[in-house]
Amino acid sequence: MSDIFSDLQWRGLIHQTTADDFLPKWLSEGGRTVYAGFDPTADSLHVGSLLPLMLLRRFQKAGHRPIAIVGGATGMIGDPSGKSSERNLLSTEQLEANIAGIQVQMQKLLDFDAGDQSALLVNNNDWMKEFSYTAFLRDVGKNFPVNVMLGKDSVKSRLGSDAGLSYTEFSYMLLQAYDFVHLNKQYDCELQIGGSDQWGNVTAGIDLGRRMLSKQLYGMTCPLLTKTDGTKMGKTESGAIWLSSDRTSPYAFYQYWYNVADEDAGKCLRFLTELDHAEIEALDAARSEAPQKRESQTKLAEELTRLIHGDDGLKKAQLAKEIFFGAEIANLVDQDLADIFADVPSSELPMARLSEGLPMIDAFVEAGLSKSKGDARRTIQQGGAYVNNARREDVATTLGTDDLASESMLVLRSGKKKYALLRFVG
RNA sequence: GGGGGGUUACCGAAGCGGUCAAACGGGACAGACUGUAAAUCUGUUGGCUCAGCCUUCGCAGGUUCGAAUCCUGCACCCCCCA
Repeated sequence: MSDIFSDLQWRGLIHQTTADDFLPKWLSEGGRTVYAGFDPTADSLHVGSLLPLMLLRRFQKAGHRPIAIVGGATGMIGDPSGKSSERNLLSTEQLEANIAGIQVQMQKLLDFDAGDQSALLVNNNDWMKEFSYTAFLRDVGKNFPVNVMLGKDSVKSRLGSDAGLSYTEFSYMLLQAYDFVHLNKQYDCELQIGGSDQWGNVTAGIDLGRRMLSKQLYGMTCPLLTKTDGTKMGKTESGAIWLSSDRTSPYAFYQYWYNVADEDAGKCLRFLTELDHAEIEALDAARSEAPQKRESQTKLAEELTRLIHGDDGLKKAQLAKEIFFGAEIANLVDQDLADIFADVPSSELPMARLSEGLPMIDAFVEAGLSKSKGDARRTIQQGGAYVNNARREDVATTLGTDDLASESMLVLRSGKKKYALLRFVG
Protein backbone atom coordinates (compact mmCIF):
# COMPACT_ATOMS: atom_id res chain seq x y z
CA MET A 1 0.00 0.00 0.00
CA SER A 2 2.97 2.27 0.24
CA ASP A 3 3.02 2.92 -3.48
CA ILE A 4 0.02 5.14 -3.47
CA PHE A 5 0.82 6.86 -6.72
CA SER A 6 0.66 3.78 -8.87
CA ASP A 7 -2.45 2.62 -7.03
CA LEU A 8 -4.14 5.91 -7.83
CA GLN A 9 -2.95 5.64 -11.38
CA TRP A 10 -4.33 2.14 -11.70
CA ARG A 11 -7.66 3.29 -10.36
CA GLY A 12 -7.76 6.12 -12.86
CA LEU A 13 -7.87 8.67 -10.09
CA ILE A 14 -5.13 10.89 -11.44
CA HIS A 15 -6.33 13.38 -13.96
CA GLN A 16 -3.45 15.81 -13.90
CA THR A 17 -0.55 16.60 -11.62
CA THR A 18 1.89 19.46 -11.54
CA ALA A 19 4.84 17.11 -11.26
CA ASP A 20 4.31 13.73 -12.87
CA ASP A 21 7.92 12.68 -12.58
CA PHE A 22 8.51 13.88 -9.10
CA LEU A 23 5.42 12.92 -7.14
CA PRO A 24 5.66 9.10 -7.22
CA LYS A 25 8.95 9.03 -5.42
CA TRP A 26 8.14 11.91 -3.14
CA LEU A 27 4.95 10.24 -2.00
CA SER A 28 6.54 6.84 -1.58
CA GLU A 29 8.73 8.29 1.12
CA GLY A 30 5.65 8.90 3.30
CA GLY A 31 5.01 11.54 5.90
CA ARG A 32 3.72 14.20 3.54
CA THR A 33 0.83 16.48 4.27
CA VAL A 34 -1.98 16.67 1.77
CA TYR A 35 -5.13 18.73 1.66
CA ALA A 36 -8.44 18.93 -0.11
CA GLY A 37 -11.23 21.44 0.16
CA PHE A 38 -14.89 20.78 0.83
CA ASP A 39 -17.90 22.81 0.13
CA PRO A 40 -19.93 23.83 3.16
CA THR A 41 -23.16 24.73 1.40
CA ALA A 42 -25.16 22.13 3.36
CA ASP A 43 -24.97 20.46 6.74
CA SER A 44 -24.04 17.20 5.11
CA LEU A 45 -21.68 16.13 2.41
CA HIS A 46 -23.16 14.35 -0.53
CA VAL A 47 -21.89 11.66 -2.80
CA GLY A 48 -20.02 14.19 -4.89
CA SER A 49 -17.67 14.81 -1.97
CA LEU A 50 -17.02 11.15 -1.48
CA LEU A 51 -14.32 10.97 -4.10
CA PRO A 52 -11.95 13.59 -2.65
CA LEU A 53 -12.73 12.34 0.83
CA MET A 54 -11.76 8.82 -0.14
CA LEU A 55 -8.61 10.23 -1.68
CA LEU A 56 -7.63 11.80 1.61
CA ARG A 57 -8.35 8.48 3.28
CA ARG A 58 -6.09 6.70 0.82
CA PHE A 59 -3.32 9.18 1.48
CA GLN A 60 -3.70 8.72 5.21
CA LYS A 61 -3.54 4.95 4.90
CA ALA A 62 -0.42 5.33 2.80
CA GLY A 63 1.31 7.11 5.62
CA HIS A 64 0.51 10.74 4.96
CA ARG A 65 -1.34 13.36 6.93
CA PRO A 66 -4.64 14.51 5.44
CA ILE A 67 -6.10 17.92 5.98
CA ALA A 68 -9.69 18.60 5.09
CA ILE A 69 -10.42 22.23 4.77
CA VAL A 70 -13.93 23.55 4.86
CA GLY A 71 -14.35 26.88 3.29
CA GLY A 72 -15.98 28.94 6.00
CA ALA A 73 -14.56 32.00 4.33
CA THR A 74 -14.62 30.82 0.75
CA GLY A 75 -18.12 29.44 1.24
CA MET A 76 -19.24 32.97 1.86
CA ILE A 77 -17.82 33.97 -1.47
CA GLY A 78 -18.65 31.13 -3.84
CA ASP A 79 -16.39 29.33 -6.24
CA PRO A 80 -17.13 30.20 -9.86
CA SER A 81 -15.54 26.95 -11.09
CA GLY A 82 -18.09 24.88 -12.89
CA LYS A 83 -20.92 27.13 -11.84
CA SER A 84 -22.90 28.79 -14.53
CA SER A 85 -24.26 31.56 -12.40
CA GLU A 86 -23.48 33.61 -9.34
CA ARG A 87 -24.00 31.72 -6.13
CA ASN A 88 -26.18 32.68 -3.22
CA LEU A 89 -24.18 33.62 -0.17
CA LEU A 90 -24.53 31.83 3.14
CA SER A 91 -24.95 33.41 6.53
CA THR A 92 -22.34 32.91 9.23
CA GLU A 93 -24.63 30.87 11.48
CA GLN A 94 -25.66 28.67 8.61
CA LEU A 95 -22.05 28.03 7.74
CA GLU A 96 -21.14 27.10 11.28
CA ALA A 97 -23.99 24.62 11.49
CA ASN A 98 -23.00 23.14 8.16
CA ILE A 99 -19.39 22.73 9.17
CA ALA A 100 -20.38 20.98 12.38
CA GLY A 101 -22.46 18.48 10.40
CA ILE A 102 -19.70 17.83 7.92
CA GLN A 103 -17.18 17.24 10.66
CA VAL A 104 -19.17 14.34 12.05
CA GLN A 105 -19.20 12.65 8.68
CA MET A 106 -15.51 13.06 8.08
CA GLN A 107 -14.71 11.29 11.29
CA LYS A 108 -16.09 8.12 9.79
CA LEU A 109 -13.58 8.13 6.98
CA LEU A 110 -10.53 9.83 8.39
CA ASP A 111 -8.62 8.99 11.52
CA PHE A 112 -8.36 12.07 13.66
CA ASP A 113 -6.32 10.29 16.30
CA ALA A 114 -3.31 8.77 14.59
CA GLY A 115 -0.34 10.57 16.06
CA ASP A 116 1.47 12.75 13.59
CA GLN A 117 -0.65 11.37 10.79
CA SER A 118 -3.86 12.50 12.44
CA ALA A 119 -6.30 14.04 10.07
CA LEU A 120 -7.09 17.67 10.57
CA LEU A 121 -10.23 19.56 9.82
CA VAL A 122 -9.66 23.25 9.46
CA ASN A 123 -11.85 26.17 8.58
CA ASN A 124 -10.28 28.84 6.48
CA ASN A 125 -12.43 31.45 8.12
CA ASP A 126 -10.27 31.02 11.22
CA TRP A 127 -7.37 32.75 9.53
CA MET A 128 -9.22 34.78 6.95
CA LYS A 129 -11.39 36.64 9.44
CA GLU A 130 -8.33 38.30 10.99
CA PHE A 131 -7.02 39.40 7.65
CA SER A 132 -7.82 43.02 6.88
CA TYR A 133 -8.79 43.84 3.37
CA THR A 134 -5.86 46.15 2.81
CA ALA A 135 -3.41 43.68 4.29
CA PHE A 136 -4.77 40.98 2.06
CA LEU A 137 -4.47 43.12 -1.02
CA ARG A 138 -0.93 44.07 -0.15
CA ASP A 139 0.37 40.63 0.84
CA VAL A 140 -1.64 38.37 -1.40
CA GLY A 141 -3.29 40.36 -4.15
CA LYS A 142 0.02 41.88 -5.15
CA ASN A 143 1.10 38.44 -6.33
CA PHE A 144 -1.73 37.92 -8.75
CA PRO A 145 -1.31 39.28 -12.23
CA VAL A 146 -4.80 39.97 -13.49
CA ASN A 147 -3.92 38.80 -16.98
CA VAL A 148 -3.09 35.36 -15.57
CA MET A 149 -6.33 35.28 -13.61
CA LEU A 150 -8.27 36.18 -16.71
CA GLY A 151 -6.69 33.23 -18.45
CA LYS A 152 -8.19 30.68 -16.05
CA ASP A 153 -10.96 28.60 -17.54
CA SER A 154 -13.29 29.22 -14.64
CA VAL A 155 -13.07 32.94 -15.23
CA LYS A 156 -13.01 32.83 -18.99
CA SER A 157 -16.15 30.78 -19.31
CA ARG A 158 -18.07 33.10 -17.04
CA LEU A 159 -16.88 36.25 -18.74
CA GLY A 160 -18.19 34.91 -21.99
CA SER A 161 -21.62 34.15 -20.57
CA ASP A 162 -24.57 36.35 -19.86
CA ALA A 163 -24.43 35.58 -16.17
CA GLY A 164 -21.17 37.47 -15.82
CA LEU A 165 -18.94 37.30 -12.81
CA SER A 166 -18.89 39.51 -9.75
CA TYR A 167 -15.71 40.92 -8.29
CA THR A 168 -16.41 38.77 -5.24
CA GLU A 169 -16.36 35.53 -7.15
CA PHE A 170 -13.43 36.73 -9.19
CA SER A 171 -11.52 37.01 -5.92
CA TYR A 172 -12.34 33.48 -4.88
CA MET A 173 -9.19 32.18 -6.47
CA LEU A 174 -7.05 34.38 -4.25
CA LEU A 175 -8.63 33.02 -1.12
CA GLN A 176 -8.18 29.42 -2.09
CA ALA A 177 -4.65 30.09 -3.20
CA TYR A 178 -3.90 31.70 0.11
CA ASP A 179 -5.30 28.67 1.92
CA PHE A 180 -2.56 26.60 0.41
CA VAL A 181 0.10 29.06 1.49
CA HIS A 182 -1.31 29.21 4.98
CA LEU A 183 -1.49 25.43 5.31
CA ASN A 184 2.05 25.19 4.14
CA LYS A 185 3.29 27.68 6.70
CA GLN A 186 1.22 26.19 9.49
CA TYR A 187 1.34 22.48 8.76
CA ASP A 188 4.02 22.05 6.11
CA CYS A 189 1.34 20.98 3.67
CA GLU A 190 2.80 20.57 0.20
CA LEU A 191 0.18 18.87 -1.91
CA GLN A 192 -3.32 19.92 -2.80
CA ILE A 193 -5.78 17.53 -4.35
CA GLY A 194 -9.14 18.25 -5.87
CA GLY A 195 -11.48 17.54 -8.74
CA SER A 196 -10.33 18.33 -12.23
CA ASP A 197 -12.46 21.48 -12.15
CA GLN A 198 -10.18 22.76 -9.40
CA TRP A 199 -7.05 22.80 -11.53
CA GLY A 200 -7.07 26.55 -11.92
CA ASN A 201 -7.43 27.15 -8.21
CA VAL A 202 -4.77 24.57 -7.37
CA THR A 203 -2.19 26.04 -9.69
CA ALA A 204 -3.02 29.50 -8.42
CA GLY A 205 -2.06 28.29 -4.94
CA ILE A 206 1.18 26.85 -6.22
CA ASP A 207 2.08 30.10 -7.96
CA LEU A 208 1.33 32.03 -4.81
CA GLY A 209 3.51 29.67 -2.76
CA ARG A 210 6.41 30.28 -5.08
CA ARG A 211 6.00 34.05 -4.88
CA MET A 212 5.27 34.42 -1.19
CA LEU A 213 7.32 31.60 0.32
CA SER A 214 9.75 30.76 -2.44
CA LYS A 215 8.62 27.19 -2.04
CA GLN A 216 7.67 24.54 -4.54
CA LEU A 217 4.18 23.17 -3.84
CA TYR A 218 2.37 20.44 -5.74
CA GLY A 219 -1.07 19.74 -7.06
CA MET A 220 -2.99 16.73 -8.25
CA THR A 221 -6.48 16.55 -9.63
CA CYS A 222 -8.76 13.59 -10.00
CA PRO A 223 -11.46 13.07 -12.61
CA LEU A 224 -14.97 14.13 -11.71
CA LEU A 225 -17.25 11.29 -10.83
CA THR A 226 -19.65 11.25 -13.75
CA LYS A 227 -21.83 8.61 -15.27
CA THR A 228 -21.32 7.30 -18.75
CA ASP A 229 -24.12 9.53 -19.98
CA GLY A 230 -22.17 12.53 -18.77
CA THR A 231 -24.38 13.49 -15.86
CA LYS A 232 -23.10 13.84 -12.34
CA MET A 233 -22.98 10.85 -10.06
CA GLY A 234 -24.99 11.10 -6.91
CA LYS A 235 -27.99 12.90 -8.23
CA THR A 236 -31.37 11.31 -8.63
CA GLU A 237 -34.64 12.71 -9.78
CA SER A 238 -35.58 13.31 -6.19
CA GLY A 239 -32.32 15.11 -5.39
CA ALA A 240 -28.80 14.44 -4.24
CA ILE A 241 -27.65 11.37 -2.37
CA TRP A 242 -26.32 12.55 0.98
CA LEU A 243 -23.98 10.96 3.42
CA SER A 244 -26.15 11.87 6.38
CA SER A 245 -28.69 9.23 7.34
CA ASP A 246 -31.15 11.99 8.21
CA ARG A 247 -31.17 13.15 4.63
CA THR A 248 -30.68 9.86 2.81
CA SER A 249 -31.56 6.67 4.62
CA PRO A 250 -28.97 3.89 4.61
CA TYR A 251 -31.40 1.91 2.50
CA ALA A 252 -31.72 4.62 -0.14
CA PHE A 253 -27.97 5.03 -0.07
CA TYR A 254 -27.46 1.30 -0.58
CA GLN A 255 -30.01 1.23 -3.35
CA TYR A 256 -28.35 4.08 -5.17
CA TRP A 257 -25.15 2.11 -5.52
CA TYR A 258 -26.93 -1.13 -6.18
CA ASN A 259 -28.63 0.49 -9.16
CA VAL A 260 -25.49 1.92 -10.72
CA ALA A 261 -25.38 1.13 -14.43
CA ASP A 262 -23.11 -1.71 -15.52
CA GLU A 263 -20.94 0.68 -17.49
CA ASP A 264 -20.34 2.83 -14.41
CA ALA A 265 -19.79 0.05 -11.92
CA GLY A 266 -16.13 -0.57 -12.67
CA LYS A 267 -15.30 3.08 -12.33
CA CYS A 268 -17.16 3.35 -9.04
CA LEU A 269 -15.38 0.33 -7.63
CA ARG A 270 -12.02 1.81 -8.54
CA PHE A 271 -12.77 5.35 -7.48
CA LEU A 272 -14.68 4.78 -4.29
CA THR A 273 -13.80 1.45 -2.72
CA GLU A 274 -10.65 0.12 -1.19
CA LEU A 275 -10.93 -3.29 -2.73
CA ASP A 276 -7.63 -4.50 -4.10
CA HIS A 277 -6.83 -4.69 -7.77
CA ALA A 278 -7.33 -8.43 -8.09
CA GLU A 279 -10.77 -8.29 -6.54
CA ILE A 280 -11.88 -5.43 -8.75
CA GLU A 281 -10.64 -7.20 -11.85
CA ALA A 282 -12.47 -10.34 -10.79
CA LEU A 283 -15.64 -8.28 -10.47
CA ASP A 284 -15.05 -6.77 -13.90
CA ALA A 285 -14.87 -10.24 -15.36
CA ALA A 286 -17.93 -11.43 -13.48
CA ARG A 287 -19.83 -8.38 -14.66
CA SER A 288 -19.17 -8.93 -18.32
CA GLU A 289 -19.98 -12.63 -18.08
CA ALA A 290 -23.06 -12.48 -15.91
CA PRO A 291 -24.24 -8.90 -15.57
CA GLN A 292 -27.59 -10.06 -14.26
CA LYS A 293 -25.96 -11.22 -11.05
CA ARG A 294 -25.00 -7.66 -10.21
CA GLU A 295 -22.03 -8.77 -8.21
CA SER A 296 -20.22 -5.49 -8.79
CA GLN A 297 -23.17 -3.41 -7.70
CA THR A 298 -23.79 -5.56 -4.66
CA LYS A 299 -20.19 -5.27 -3.57
CA LEU A 300 -20.12 -1.57 -4.26
CA ALA A 301 -23.27 -0.97 -2.26
CA GLU A 302 -22.03 -3.08 0.63
CA GLU A 303 -18.62 -1.48 0.80
CA LEU A 304 -19.88 2.06 0.67
CA THR A 305 -22.84 1.59 2.97
CA ARG A 306 -20.60 -0.01 5.56
CA LEU A 307 -18.11 2.78 5.23
CA ILE A 308 -20.65 5.56 5.64
CA HIS A 309 -23.32 4.00 7.84
CA GLY A 310 -21.39 1.26 9.61
CA ASP A 311 -22.17 -2.44 9.95
CA ASP A 312 -25.42 -1.57 11.63
CA GLY A 313 -26.53 0.67 8.80
CA LEU A 314 -25.59 -1.96 6.26
CA LYS A 315 -27.62 -4.58 8.09
CA LYS A 316 -30.64 -2.33 8.11
CA ALA A 317 -30.23 -1.57 4.44
CA GLN A 318 -30.03 -5.25 3.62
CA LEU A 319 -33.06 -6.10 5.72
CA ALA A 320 -34.94 -3.30 4.01
CA LYS A 321 -33.82 -4.62 0.64
CA GLU A 322 -35.22 -8.07 1.38
CA ILE A 323 -38.48 -6.63 2.48
CA PHE A 324 -38.77 -4.18 -0.36
CA PHE A 325 -38.27 -6.97 -2.82
CA GLY A 326 -40.80 -9.47 -1.81
CA ALA A 327 -40.18 -10.97 1.61
CA GLU A 328 -43.36 -11.19 3.60
CA ILE A 329 -43.50 -8.97 6.59
CA ALA A 330 -44.53 -10.44 9.90
CA ASN A 331 -43.52 -10.52 13.53
CA LEU A 332 -41.49 -7.36 13.41
CA VAL A 333 -41.28 -4.66 15.99
CA ASP A 334 -42.39 -1.09 15.40
CA GLN A 335 -38.89 0.29 15.65
CA ASP A 336 -37.49 -1.94 12.93
CA LEU A 337 -40.35 -1.20 10.62
CA ALA A 338 -40.03 2.50 11.22
CA ASP A 339 -36.33 2.33 10.38
CA ILE A 340 -36.81 0.27 7.27
CA PHE A 341 -39.63 2.39 6.00
CA ALA A 342 -38.06 5.66 6.97
CA ASP A 343 -38.52 7.05 3.48
CA VAL A 344 -42.07 5.83 3.14
CA PRO A 345 -45.09 7.99 3.84
CA SER A 346 -47.11 6.95 6.86
CA SER A 347 -50.46 7.94 8.24
CA GLU A 348 -52.08 7.43 11.60
CA LEU A 349 -55.50 6.01 12.30
CA PRO A 350 -57.27 5.21 15.56
CA MET A 351 -56.81 1.60 16.62
CA ALA A 352 -60.57 1.25 16.85
CA ARG A 353 -60.86 1.48 13.08
CA LEU A 354 -58.80 -1.66 12.76
CA SER A 355 -60.27 -3.66 15.62
CA GLU A 356 -63.77 -3.20 14.28
CA GLY A 357 -62.61 -4.23 10.82
CA LEU A 358 -61.12 -1.90 8.25
CA PRO A 359 -62.10 -2.53 4.62
CA MET A 360 -58.96 -2.91 2.55
CA ILE A 361 -60.30 -0.39 0.07
CA ASP A 362 -60.52 2.24 2.80
CA ALA A 363 -57.06 1.37 4.06
CA PHE A 364 -55.54 2.09 0.66
CA VAL A 365 -57.31 5.41 0.42
CA GLU A 366 -56.36 6.42 3.97
CA ALA A 367 -52.75 5.52 3.30
CA GLY A 368 -52.75 7.73 0.24
CA LEU A 369 -51.93 4.89 -2.13
CA SER A 370 -55.20 5.26 -4.00
CA LYS A 371 -56.85 8.52 -4.81
CA SER A 372 -60.38 7.21 -4.56
CA LYS A 373 -62.18 4.07 -3.54
CA GLY A 374 -62.72 3.24 -7.16
CA ASP A 375 -59.02 3.54 -7.74
CA ALA A 376 -58.31 1.25 -4.78
CA ARG A 377 -60.87 -1.25 -6.03
CA ARG A 378 -59.19 -1.36 -9.42
CA THR A 379 -55.72 -1.79 -7.97
CA ILE A 380 -56.93 -4.73 -5.88
CA GLN A 381 -58.78 -6.34 -8.76
CA GLN A 382 -55.70 -6.07 -10.95
CA GLY A 383 -53.60 -7.86 -8.40
CA GLY A 384 -51.55 -4.83 -7.53
CA ALA A 385 -52.43 -4.57 -3.86
CA TYR A 386 -50.37 -6.05 -1.07
CA VAL A 387 -50.75 -6.12 2.69
CA ASN A 388 -47.46 -6.78 4.45
CA ASN A 389 -46.11 -7.82 1.06
CA ALA A 390 -48.72 -10.53 0.56
CA ARG A 391 -50.95 -10.02 -2.45
CA ARG A 392 -54.65 -9.67 -1.66
CA GLU A 393 -57.00 -9.87 -4.62
CA ASP A 394 -60.40 -9.93 -2.93
CA VAL A 395 -61.97 -6.51 -3.07
CA ALA A 396 -64.15 -7.30 -0.07
CA THR A 397 -61.20 -8.02 2.23
CA THR A 398 -61.51 -6.53 5.66
CA LEU A 399 -58.38 -6.03 7.69
CA GLY A 400 -58.26 -6.71 11.41
CA THR A 401 -55.71 -6.69 14.19
CA ASP A 402 -54.43 -10.06 13.00
CA ASP A 403 -53.03 -8.35 9.96
CA LEU A 404 -50.66 -6.07 11.85
CA ALA A 405 -47.04 -6.51 10.86
CA SER A 406 -45.77 -5.26 14.18
CA GLU A 407 -47.38 -3.94 17.37
CA SER A 408 -49.21 -1.13 15.66
CA MET A 409 -48.23 -0.98 12.03
CA LEU A 410 -49.52 -2.22 8.76
CA VAL A 411 -47.50 -2.13 5.57
CA LEU A 412 -49.48 -1.50 2.42
CA ARG A 413 -48.09 -1.63 -1.06
CA SER A 414 -49.48 -0.74 -4.42
CA GLY A 415 -47.67 -2.18 -7.38
CA LYS A 416 -44.02 -3.06 -7.26
CA LYS A 417 -42.55 -0.40 -5.12
CA LYS A 418 -45.06 2.10 -3.84
CA TYR A 419 -45.31 1.60 -0.11
CA ALA A 420 -47.23 3.27 2.66
CA LEU A 421 -47.35 2.67 6.35
CA LEU A 422 -50.47 2.75 8.46
CA ARG A 423 -49.90 3.27 12.15
CA PHE A 424 -52.73 2.61 14.55
CA VAL A 425 -52.82 4.57 17.74
CA GLY A 426 -54.94 4.90 20.87
C1' G B 1 -63.84 48.64 -35.06
C1' G B 2 -65.43 44.48 -38.78
C1' G B 3 -65.30 39.08 -40.15
C1' G B 4 -64.15 33.97 -39.03
C1' G B 5 -62.51 29.86 -35.81
C1' G B 6 -61.95 27.74 -31.10
C1' U B 7 -62.74 26.31 -25.53
C1' U B 8 -63.96 18.17 -24.41
C1' A B 9 -61.37 14.16 -19.04
C1' C B 10 -53.81 14.53 -16.67
C1' C B 11 -52.09 16.37 -21.90
C1' G B 12 -53.14 16.27 -27.23
C1' A B 13 -57.41 15.32 -29.99
C1' A B 14 -62.37 12.98 -32.07
C1' G B 15 -67.50 13.53 -31.31
C1' C B 16 -71.87 17.83 -34.00
C1' G B 17 -79.53 15.62 -30.80
C1' G B 18 -80.38 9.63 -28.26
C1' U B 19 -76.49 3.51 -28.96
C1' C B 20 -71.55 9.21 -24.71
C1' A B 21 -68.61 8.48 -18.65
C1' A B 22 -67.41 10.25 -24.15
C1' A B 23 -63.24 7.19 -30.03
C1' C B 24 -57.90 7.58 -30.72
C1' G B 25 -52.74 8.90 -29.20
C1' G B 26 -49.48 10.29 -25.24
C1' G B 27 -48.79 10.12 -20.13
C1' A B 28 -49.89 7.71 -15.65
C1' C B 29 -51.19 3.31 -12.88
C1' A B 30 -51.51 -2.18 -12.48
C1' G B 31 -50.19 -7.18 -14.42
C1' A B 32 -46.81 -10.51 -17.35
C1' C B 33 -41.84 -10.75 -18.90
C1' U B 34 -36.94 -9.22 -16.87
C1' G B 35 -31.13 -8.21 -14.09
C1' U B 36 -34.38 -3.77 -8.71
C1' A B 37 -32.01 -2.26 -16.65
C1' A B 38 -34.20 -1.20 -21.45
C1' A B 39 -37.73 -2.88 -24.73
C1' U B 40 -42.25 -5.55 -25.37
C1' C B 41 -47.18 -7.45 -24.44
C1' U B 42 -52.02 -7.13 -21.60
C1' G B 43 -55.41 -4.45 -18.64
C1' U B 44 -57.03 0.10 -16.18
C1' U B 45 -57.42 5.45 -16.24
C1' G B 46 -64.73 10.78 -13.12
C1' G B 47 -67.15 9.47 -8.24
C1' C B 48 -70.05 6.15 -5.26
C1' U B 49 -73.38 2.20 -1.10
C1' C B 50 -70.10 -0.55 -8.32
C1' A B 51 -74.28 -5.88 -13.13
C1' G B 52 -77.13 -0.03 -10.23
C1' C B 53 -76.81 5.12 -9.25
C1' C B 54 -74.68 10.16 -9.25
C1' U B 55 -71.70 14.27 -11.32
C1' U B 56 -68.69 15.82 -15.89
C1' C B 57 -67.58 18.19 -22.22
C1' G B 58 -65.38 27.12 -20.78
C1' C B 59 -69.63 29.75 -17.56
C1' A B 60 -75.00 30.95 -17.05
C1' G B 61 -79.67 30.34 -19.00
C1' G B 62 -83.09 28.21 -22.82
C1' U B 63 -85.33 24.63 -26.67
C1' U B 64 -86.41 19.22 -26.43
C1' C B 65 -89.30 13.22 -23.96
C1' G B 66 -83.80 13.51 -24.31
C1' A B 67 -78.01 18.05 -25.30
C1' A B 68 -70.84 17.50 -25.24
C1' U B 69 -73.92 18.05 -29.65
C1' C B 70 -79.32 23.11 -31.19
C1' C B 71 -80.46 28.52 -29.41
C1' U B 72 -79.22 33.11 -26.31
C1' G B 73 -75.94 35.79 -23.27
C1' C B 74 -71.05 36.07 -20.84
C1' A B 75 -65.67 34.97 -20.32
C1' C B 76 -61.09 33.63 -22.40
C1' C B 77 -57.95 32.17 -26.76
C1' C B 78 -56.56 32.16 -32.06
C1' C B 79 -56.70 33.88 -37.20
C1' C B 80 -57.98 37.46 -41.09
C1' C B 81 -59.37 42.61 -42.56
C1' A B 82 -58.85 47.90 -40.74
